Amino acid sequence: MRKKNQHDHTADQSLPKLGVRPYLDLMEKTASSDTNKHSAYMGLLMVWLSDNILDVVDVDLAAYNITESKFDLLLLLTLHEGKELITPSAIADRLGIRRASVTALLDWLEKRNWISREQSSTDRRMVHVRITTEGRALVEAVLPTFWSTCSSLVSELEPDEQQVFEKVLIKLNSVIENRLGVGK
Amino acid sequence: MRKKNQHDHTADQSLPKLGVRPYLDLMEKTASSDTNKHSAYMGLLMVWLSDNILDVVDVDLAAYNITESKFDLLLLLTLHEGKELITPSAIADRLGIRRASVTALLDWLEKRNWISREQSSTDRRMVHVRITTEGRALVEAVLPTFWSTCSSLVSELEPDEQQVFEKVLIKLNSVIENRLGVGK
DNA sequence: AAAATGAAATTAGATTATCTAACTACATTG
DNA sequence: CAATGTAGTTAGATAATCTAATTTCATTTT
Repeated sequence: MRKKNQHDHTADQSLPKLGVRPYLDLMEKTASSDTNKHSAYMGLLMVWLSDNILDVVDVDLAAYNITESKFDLLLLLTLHEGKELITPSAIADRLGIRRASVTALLDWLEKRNWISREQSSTDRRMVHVRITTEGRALVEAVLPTFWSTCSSLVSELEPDEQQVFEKVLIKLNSVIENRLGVGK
Repeated sequence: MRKKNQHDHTADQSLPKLGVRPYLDLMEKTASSDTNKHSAYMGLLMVWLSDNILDVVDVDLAAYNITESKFDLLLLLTLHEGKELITPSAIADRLGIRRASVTALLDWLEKRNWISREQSSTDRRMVHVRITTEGRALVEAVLPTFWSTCSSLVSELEPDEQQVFEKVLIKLNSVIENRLGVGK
């Protein structure tokens, strides 16, 4: 998990903030000659930003005692609700994790009564997973904050920046999803 | 940890890819009225992208049997090398985790001979942490790939997109670092 | 200077999110 | 109907975190 809870009453001595410079110097010395340094720099910024963004989301969800993976799963159930039979295998597939990991997530969610499992009557190996009324209530409680957090992430951008940024996000997402072989 | 190793020989039945639409519909119904929906949509894309970006980095580093957190720590040691006395407390502070967590990371790295600990002679409560020759060799082996991966993240963008994107990244990073109270 | 306070690191024990391998129950197929 | 394969779970592991307690020093206060 990526949890960062901050601050003991610590540390007299502390390390100065480095900023980006030393990373660039290091890159100068260690990047292969066929790597575009300016792109690499932007990539580095993106990695840092990604880390921070997920932290913000975690902090946000923590207030509801749920983590991103689990919330993701509830959202998935919400969105497929009524349309298709949702099994642990299908969930594993979609989330890109193993069935055993899904079992663990479901155990946790079921203990809190946010999902239910029911054996399929047509194929008794399979389990039908559903979000419960309580689960739905949780999702509905979380979503307004979640959307507002999402929105706050980009709210500082100027309209013209937003415009380009949207195109960029869509492009990068599609490139990277192909690369990883995933997709929401 | 965010590890996603993909694919059992699984799942006959599978869930259709949803794409962005159902999320937007849900947002319509569940976002607070003072949330800018278009920004929220972009924020959502950013969260997805962040997830994927960290996965790419993980996959990359996995080849060297090291994870992002641990590599981060080695990088930190590399960049402060010789300049300041690096203690577990200072590391905890910088990484935004507890001292106890740092102890665990250091134990792991020390076992592999990538860092060393030495008691400070001036204040015997403190420990001086240093990257070893082997540690440095590892970092040097990883970095070329790492930079090239960073670069590959944005390489599909057009020059004009890159230009705006860079400004955006810098802005977002600074906004979010203020918000979280962190910084590299 | 002895006692109290506080800081640095570690230890112990917990939780979350993963994994692999093995197992059980069932279904399909040859 | 025996063999093979699939769905889900269990068991046991690792990683990254946490809190609380403990140890060892250093500093401050009386």
